Amino acid sequence: MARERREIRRIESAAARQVTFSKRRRGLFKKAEELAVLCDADVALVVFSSTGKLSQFASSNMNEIIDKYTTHSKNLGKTDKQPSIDLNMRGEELEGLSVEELQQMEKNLEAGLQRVLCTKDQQFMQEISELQRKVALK
Amino acid sequence: MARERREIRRIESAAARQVTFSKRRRGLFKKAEELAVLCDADVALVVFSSTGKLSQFASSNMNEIIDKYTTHSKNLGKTDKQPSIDLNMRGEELEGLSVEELQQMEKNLEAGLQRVLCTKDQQFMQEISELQRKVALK
DNA sequence: AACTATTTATAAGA
DNA sequence: TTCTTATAAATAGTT
Repeated sequence: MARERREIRRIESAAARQVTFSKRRRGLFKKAEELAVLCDADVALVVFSSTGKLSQFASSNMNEIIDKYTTHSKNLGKTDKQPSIDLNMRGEELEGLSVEELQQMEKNLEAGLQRVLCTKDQQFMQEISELQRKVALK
Repeated sequence: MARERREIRRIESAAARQVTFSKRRRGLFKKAEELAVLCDADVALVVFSSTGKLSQFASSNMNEIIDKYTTHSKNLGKTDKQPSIDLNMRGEELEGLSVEELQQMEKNLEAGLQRVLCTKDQQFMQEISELQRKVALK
């Protein structure tokens, strides 16, 4: 995309390949971050150069995104244990909502997450108490 | 990059965000594939839209790349057992930092929180296992 | 989805 | 690797 158009196939010269890699990698990572920011998307990008060097970008936490990806590609459409909020809602259904409604929804979701974390901890601790009581009775 | 320059921050209008997402996602995936082909690189790209829809590209096998990434970053992450950020820092001390430094710090903190939550769960579960073993010996 | 004025990315050269 | 610059490609706003 410059002085001349370049055909998209493997660059044979190792030196030229390295130069193009540096330039295009930079561009790709910039675009990845821009997409994440502009469109509020979660983006993960992993690149190994032909010499094996790793570069990475993640808009949030790389491991979280990988987990999300793994889960997502396993579950191609199963809904067990319905949460009280319908997480199956799709973008098209959100688009008619006002900013206020979306903010309220965001608050509800955050509150929901907080309840999940609290409840999980409480259940862990309750289970531990119960077990400790049993051990004490030995 | 068009009629007007667009600032790189979250697009508020959901409709406009969706349009830009479609256009830029396409461009990003194209660039990812071009980098892989031209430079013989191994590239994995995972994108979740703000509505949760998954798109992916992998120049070879996605799971292989993820494995390769995981192995690679484990080896690099050995210094990560100590929290790398001084959590005693105060607001006044943050004021001299650039936006880039603050964004990196935000990412580090989010990653740190994730590690704390994971580790906490693991410890809870380990404690429960231990207690269950003791109870079984009664 | 298509158009087009602009901005951005980048190939080649230094 | 970095800078320069001519040109190709991407894309923001419009239709």
